[in-house]
Amino acid sequence: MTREHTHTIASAKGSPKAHAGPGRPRCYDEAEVLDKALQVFWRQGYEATSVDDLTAAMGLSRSSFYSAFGSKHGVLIAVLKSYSDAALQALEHLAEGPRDQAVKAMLDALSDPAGGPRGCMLVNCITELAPQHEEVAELGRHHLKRIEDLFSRALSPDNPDAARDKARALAALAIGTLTLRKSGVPPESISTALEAARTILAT
Amino acid sequence: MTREHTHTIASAKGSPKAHAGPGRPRCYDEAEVLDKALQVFWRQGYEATSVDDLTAAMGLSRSSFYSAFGSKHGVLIAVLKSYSDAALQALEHLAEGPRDQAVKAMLDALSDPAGGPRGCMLVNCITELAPQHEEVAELGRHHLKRIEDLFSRALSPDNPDAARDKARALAALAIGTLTLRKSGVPPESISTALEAARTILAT
DNA sequence: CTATTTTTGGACTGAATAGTCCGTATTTAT
DNA sequence: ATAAATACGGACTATTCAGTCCAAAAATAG
Repeated sequence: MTREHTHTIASAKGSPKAHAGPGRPRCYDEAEVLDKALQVFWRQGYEATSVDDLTAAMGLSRSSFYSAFGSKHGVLIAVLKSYSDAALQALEHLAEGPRDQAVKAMLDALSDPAGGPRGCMLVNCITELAPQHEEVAELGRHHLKRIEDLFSRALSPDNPDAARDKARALAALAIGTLTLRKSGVPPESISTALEAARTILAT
Repeated sequence: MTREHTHTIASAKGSPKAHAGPGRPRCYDEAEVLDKALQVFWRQGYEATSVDDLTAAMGLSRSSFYSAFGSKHGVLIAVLKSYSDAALQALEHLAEGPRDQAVKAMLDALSDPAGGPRGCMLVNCITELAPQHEEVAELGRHHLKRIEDLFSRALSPDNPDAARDKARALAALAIGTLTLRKSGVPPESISTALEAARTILAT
């Protein structure tokens, strides 16, 4: 038994910012390098991205990379968590407005995400990885449930359960538009269709 | 100039069954091995599948594989074309029934495809590859357009263009359910939501 | 300053990758 | 039978892959 996986332990115990004792502090910003990693995964997908791609984009050496995230899979999970948090927070903000506007704003945000033609990072990863990586599936499930809840409450604030089916359909609708977009359907065609469906569905 | 890419030329000229002159005939069925390749790609995704995985599943030696399909990308395209043809043909058949039933049957078939939790092979490939592989994007665009047309004509047989937006929304809806399914949402939750949306959308 | 702890660069490893090549077997045409 | 053409098995190559390791640098605590 030499030394095995010391880094995974280090990165596993929550916030790596907990730093009191002696030792050299890391010379990079965690959120910043995670965003760089996100961009690469988002553009190329998980399997098509090599650790070299990641370290180059993040500006980290291999040892820093493995020390902080443990594995390629580890950095993906970290990226997905931060991405999901940010996306849900933005959606929650949009959901606060008056009913119709809230639904419209949420649909627009979901169907035309910050990633542009790259779609939604989480949906991409669900499609590519969920059947084989339970952790990704779990993250995706939670993310989608939250979106569904937001739609439910926007549609029917006093009795969200009554709008469950419609909310789920709206979520599916928005997610489906991402595939249209990726295959090259022009964005304006998508928004008119989305708007038509919304006026019918969000009664 | 030694010998370069003789195989791609061979496979490029349409049906490789055109075989008149001398020479040993291939000892495998093309449709059969393509289906084996489909299963592997469908389960694992494109990048996660190695040529060894493919040849093992297809029962071909490396040289037969490259002689027939030219590259990993080549066999993917062949698989996608045959998959798209078969799926569209099945959908066309479903679209022939009376309006409401046709829409319902098509939605059900799209949202619960033969692949089960693996979703739709074409949608998977669009998500994973379309932004980087124009040929896959083109195939996906065509496939989705055909689906949209089928919905349009089912909704409004005499003036399909009038139902364009609704048709596109229905297609997006069905495709979106695949992501829900992949992340683990139970199928019955999906079908009730789909049914609710259909009764509202397919007036 | 000294001791201690941590980060960092970069070399290294063994396995896996996509694709090539060649000798041989197998079939058809003459 | 013989020649021409194709399919096949499997070894081979050069590259890339994810992950490991170590020595040196850097920063803090006392």
